[in-house]
Amino acid sequence: MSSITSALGFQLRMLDQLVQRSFQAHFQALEITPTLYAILTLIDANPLCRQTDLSNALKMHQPNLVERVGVLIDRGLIAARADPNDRRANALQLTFAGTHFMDKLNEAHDAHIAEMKSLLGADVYDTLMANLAAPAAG
Amino acid sequence: MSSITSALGFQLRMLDQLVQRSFQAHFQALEITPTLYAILTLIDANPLCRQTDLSNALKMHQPNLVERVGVLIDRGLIAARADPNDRRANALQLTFAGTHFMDKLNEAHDAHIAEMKSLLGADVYDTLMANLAAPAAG
DNA sequence: TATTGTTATACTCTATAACTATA
DNA sequence: TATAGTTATAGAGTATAACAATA
Repeated sequence: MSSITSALGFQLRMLDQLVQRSFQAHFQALEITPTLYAILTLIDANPLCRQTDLSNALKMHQPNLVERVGVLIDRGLIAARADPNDRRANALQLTFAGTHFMDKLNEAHDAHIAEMKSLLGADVYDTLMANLAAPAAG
Repeated sequence: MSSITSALGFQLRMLDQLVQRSFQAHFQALEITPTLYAILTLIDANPLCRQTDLSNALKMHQPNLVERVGVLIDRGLIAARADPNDRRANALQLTFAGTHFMDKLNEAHDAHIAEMKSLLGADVYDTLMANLAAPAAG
């Protein structure tokens, strides 16, 4: 049976599954998915950001983001308070527990990236990162 | 707001969305999704193949494939008959209508690939295909 | 009038267990 | 006993409409 080697979309999803399996292996003990990690990382780098900022950066729809942010609030990793300049907005920041949790997340992320470089080869990994960055930005 | 440029998985999904939007633009008039196109292409290249062969090649779970194959049978594009050598198996082949339909699909696919090369640049497209092939195969 | 966040909802993809009929 | 196909179902991820509070 011949394969679908000519299909870019198919290849992308195959590699994405490889990445996701590695991510899950390194983060499942922390009960963190790629989306939750991305949200926490962005809040860490952008304290008091709004949910609209997050949905733009992650290209997620607001209703889906609301649910994920709710999970992180329920787990005590982030807190929301009304932005004094715009009372419609939730200003988000890490809690103390969330800040400490980031250390474990960053360790897990380093191990995940190391595994990806090992699986793909560092040269392939770097080439992919360089060539994916431009189209993903546009 | 900083972005998640360092996350391979995020970049892969952004590009995958770009590919899927282009695919949909070229195939929506034919009411064909990437998975349906892949199934038809594989049956065309491998007449009388079994559903197990397809599920392996597409890395799809059998129950999900059954539903997609059913759609193509209902639309009269493929036909299933019991394999005389193994009556458990469905031998799949294109119908006459399906064979003619492949011409339209291949035209749409050519246009889709041309658009992707235009969007990404032919050099980036070729580099991605070359570097995605190895990990996706493993 | 437009925007932030929210609720409810629906559609697709992916995943697993259990069944049937054949081998 | 193992395999091919099927049924039912559950879980993610993604999508849109409509609403309340605020700008």
